[in-house]
Amino acid sequence: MSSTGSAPTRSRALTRERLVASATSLFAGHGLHHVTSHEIARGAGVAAGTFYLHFKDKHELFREIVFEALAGLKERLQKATASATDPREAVRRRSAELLSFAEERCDLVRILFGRNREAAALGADVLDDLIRWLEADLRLRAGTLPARLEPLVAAHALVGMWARVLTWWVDAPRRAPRETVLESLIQLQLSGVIDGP
Amino acid sequence: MSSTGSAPTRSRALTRERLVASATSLFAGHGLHHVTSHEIARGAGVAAGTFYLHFKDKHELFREIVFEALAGLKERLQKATASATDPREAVRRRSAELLSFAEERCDLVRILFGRNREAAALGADVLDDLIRWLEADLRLRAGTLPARLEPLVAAHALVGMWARVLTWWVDAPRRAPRETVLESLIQLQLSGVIDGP
Amino acid sequence: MSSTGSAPTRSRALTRERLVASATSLFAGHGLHHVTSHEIARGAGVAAGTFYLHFKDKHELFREIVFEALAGLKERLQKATASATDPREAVRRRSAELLSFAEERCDLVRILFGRNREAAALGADVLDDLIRWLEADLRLRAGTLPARLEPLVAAHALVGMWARVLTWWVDAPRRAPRETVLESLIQLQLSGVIDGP
Amino acid sequence: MSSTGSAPTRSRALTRERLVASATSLFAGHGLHHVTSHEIARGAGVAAGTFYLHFKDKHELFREIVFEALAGLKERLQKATASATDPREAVRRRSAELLSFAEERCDLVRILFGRNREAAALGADVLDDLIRWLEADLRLRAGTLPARLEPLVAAHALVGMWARVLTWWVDAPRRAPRETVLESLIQLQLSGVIDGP
DNA sequence: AATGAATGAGGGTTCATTCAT
DNA sequence: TATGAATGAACCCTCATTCAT
Repeated sequence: MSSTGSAPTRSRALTRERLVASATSLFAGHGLHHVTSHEIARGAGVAAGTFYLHFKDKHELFREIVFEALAGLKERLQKATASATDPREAVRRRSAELLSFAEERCDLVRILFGRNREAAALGADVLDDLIRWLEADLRLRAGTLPARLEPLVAAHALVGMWARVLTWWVDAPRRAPRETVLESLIQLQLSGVIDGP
Repeated sequence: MSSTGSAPTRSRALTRERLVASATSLFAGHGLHHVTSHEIARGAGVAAGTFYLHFKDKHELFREIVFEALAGLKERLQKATASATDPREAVRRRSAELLSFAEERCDLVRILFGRNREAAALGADVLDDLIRWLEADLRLRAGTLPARLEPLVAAHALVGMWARVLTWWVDAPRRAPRETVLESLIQLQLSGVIDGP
Repeated sequence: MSSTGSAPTRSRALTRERLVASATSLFAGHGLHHVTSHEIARGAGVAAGTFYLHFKDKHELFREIVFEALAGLKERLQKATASATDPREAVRRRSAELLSFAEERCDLVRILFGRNREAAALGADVLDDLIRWLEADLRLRAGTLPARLEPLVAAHALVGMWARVLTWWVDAPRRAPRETVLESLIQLQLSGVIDGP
Repeated sequence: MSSTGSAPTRSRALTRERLVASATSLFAGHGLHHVTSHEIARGAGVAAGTFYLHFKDKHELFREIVFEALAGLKERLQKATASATDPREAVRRRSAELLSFAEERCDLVRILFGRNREAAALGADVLDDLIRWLEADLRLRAGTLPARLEPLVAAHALVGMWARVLTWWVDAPRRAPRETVLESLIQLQLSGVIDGP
């Protein structure tokens, strides 16, 4: 991104990226409203006023980070499940992809789902986007869903489940090995909490 | 409660209750940090300074509301599932109880699980309590759990699922009839998202 | 004082004395403006409102303590020096009396002269009273004063000297034995800081 | 001072100086705790928040003023007495320097020694510094001190004397001509309050 | 484009004082 | 007379945002 365009354009883009990176790290650590625009600027190595040359305000930047993170996650999930014809296989791949995302971007997990989930304070809940995508996916495979399972409710439930488990896991990955978390997530989705028919 | 003790004691307790009620409603609507101690006092019909005769600060009151709500919810769930011997029956009753709680106390649902879930900002995550209770319950029925389902992960997943579904539902109960939500929740817990063995 | 009058009068006087005692101790320890009327009341074992049944406000009580302390000190000094015909003897007795006062009432020393000498904030400086008394005393012995020593200046200087030395001494009496302090005070007054004529 | 560096640096230093000047004047007139940070800012012609860009809080600024004033006074006294070999001459020069200081900086006299001498509320007594310097000076001339005069006590006594006399004098310089005050101060230090051997 | 000093509204909190009981 | 809950003005301090350089 910062490698195209004229020199001033490149420099501007670079500053912007630094601000985004600084903000992402700070938001993940302390939550939207415990982070000041001065701190973000300092973290990016620029002056306080520079922040406002790139973003209207703190919330706009937060929004941008959240929506970009969501779009990235959605794309990863899409790619991971695209080629799965068997619904069970889709569940497995989706779960694995979620854990990979968590391993690679624990900062984004914290921002999207975490503790101080102020992400939700951006008007309509930001997760709605992810949920609607999942709902659509579930409806596509409607024939494979249990009879009394409403896809919209299921989508909310699954995203809630993911959010909670990922947040908990990135908070202290040592608490459980990836394999355990993955198997449990899959198990829950494939057969619920009760063993046997 | 406020009907015992001397006149000033009664009056004091009454004011406290008014403050708690005012705060509960405001927190549910706008979240911890968008509510000021002045607003809480005004909502309770008392002067700003009165707030501090009853609570050290806004956070202490928030904590109190959250922990009391959690304790109440836990007790309801406990009672609802205590006499269920069949694990499937326990799941059904628990789910029904959750929806009843949501119908009766949508304000508490919003505070505990909702949008601006700043409840989490109170040091350790407040839901841990609920999760540990659920984990213990699941371990009691360990024999009935699927083999590869770790109870701790399951507890987090279920609470996450509840949180998300209840928040969504209380936000606009018309979106889905209680029956639909209940059946979907039960279905998910009993057999996951895939139909058939 | 509290032993005369009818029962309710006695009780009222007792409460008043308790408030004075509590305030004296607190003022000595923390200074006028770091002590609240609630603290004084609590220290006296009465309710907050009771304070205002006995004193118009915190400052009035402070004033009362200060002026009573000053009057007491003046009286002690007067008595101690009354019978001294030799001016040197008067200096010696006065100094000794000051140290006795400090030993007995370090709380009053702190209030009158000490650290947070807010005593001074009561309109005209409260020490003026003491100073004028000393000035008068010096003028009486005018014949014995050095020629170029203006009694008014001398009175200020001596009271300043006492204030500082007593404050320092009561703050940590172990720093110097009474004898040393006394001799030094006397020496200074009798012959200044230079040895010999 | 404010004439070097870049434009913003100059401006910053200027604002700081204005705040210090405003605060010095206000503290001298009303005492630390009757002056608000808003008043200081207003007096400096800046907005309330600006105060906190330059000082952590009111007390830090007060400290700074007090310690700078003390350092300045100490240096003046040092310089004034450095070349005096005769101890009597040292006393004379020191006293004259004190009165000059009072004439030039009555605001600082009021802050350091005056009415609302809250300077003392800054942890250890601020005058300790001055006293220790004087004590050291007295010990250097130990041979010239009266036998029974402990230097530490003398240092406290002299500083107390200065404090009181200067405060009184700057409060209304008309009460006594400089010459009278100076002669009295010198007389007291050279031969005490009693005439003759 | 970048700087960083300045702004000022707004929230948190204290506490002297009042007043119904 | 005593109580203690309540009042509300006043202060401290932060921080999102602006703007002259």
